[in-house]
Amino acid sequence: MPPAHHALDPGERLRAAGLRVTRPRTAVLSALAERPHADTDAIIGAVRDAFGPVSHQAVYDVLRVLTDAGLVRRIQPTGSVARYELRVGDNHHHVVCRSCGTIADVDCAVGDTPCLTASDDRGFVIDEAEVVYWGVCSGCGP
Amino acid sequence: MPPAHHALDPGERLRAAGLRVTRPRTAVLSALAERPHADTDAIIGAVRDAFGPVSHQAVYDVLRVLTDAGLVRRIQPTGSVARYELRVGDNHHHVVCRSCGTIADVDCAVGDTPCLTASDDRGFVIDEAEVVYWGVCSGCGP
DNA sequence: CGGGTTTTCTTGAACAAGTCAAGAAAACTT
DNA sequence: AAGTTTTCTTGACTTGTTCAAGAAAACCCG
Repeated sequence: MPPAHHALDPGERLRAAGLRVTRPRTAVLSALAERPHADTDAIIGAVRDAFGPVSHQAVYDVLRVLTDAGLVRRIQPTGSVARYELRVGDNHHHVVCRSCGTIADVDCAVGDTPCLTASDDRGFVIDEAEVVYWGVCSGCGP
Repeated sequence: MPPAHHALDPGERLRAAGLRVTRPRTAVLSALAERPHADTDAIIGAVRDAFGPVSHQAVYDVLRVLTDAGLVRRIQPTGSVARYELRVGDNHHHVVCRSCGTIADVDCAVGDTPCLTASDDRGFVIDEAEVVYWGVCSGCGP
């Protein structure tokens, strides 16, 4: 039985997507595996810890390439800088804490994309419904 | 019969919210009445056209004060700069065109806040569900 | 209506996230 | 192994937004 897609190591994943395998790319994928919802700065730090000096520009480039290839997803709740995660294609959503900014995943109750139908599509052809739940996490609340 | 709340002129609205009435503030409210979803730059331009020279800082300050007072709502779809609108408290959502960035309002099909319940709240106390529909508008599509 | 207090606006500098550009280095191709 | 393509480094730059200090305007109260 072949490994599930999410169990592929970074190198295999890159090859499967038709991308070259480079250390910065594998390092970014590994960093994201350990830190879902990490922002660019945290990713740069993690990559440097694991791998040595890398320019911030290389990480920005890698993140764009991986995002365009569909290997990572970029999210950006209002008021936050860009964050990245490995969970792609499963149509899940996020809860964000208004107090500390922590982000957690929530599965989509519906399951397919787009998971919601607008009451009036205003003439748009809609392909995705992005949902962000805002609230206060258990660590910040009473 | 008293005028509906949304029919109040900018000065009355400011006073009703306990805020001082100043020309930059009324000018920002008027600009937003004509241009829903305007970004800061467009608002600065509109205010200057209607009223004369105003510093960008004054507009940023006004927008923050009005947002904190609940007179305007700030939205920021991923990839866009901050945008503002006068429709507040009616729990509506937005459709955004991936091609030209145009934003349109869509009423919430459910009506109350939060309009969606997360499948698993992850221990958060959720007070709002923000929905952004992504697609292509009729002007950009086929 | 006028002095005093508070709040707002102007000016100008600063900041952070992200992007651009050109050359050096590494990866793939044949 | 040479050549071609893609990626990485370096460093400057842009954009949206915020900070700080003083000048000006709005409000309060007698």
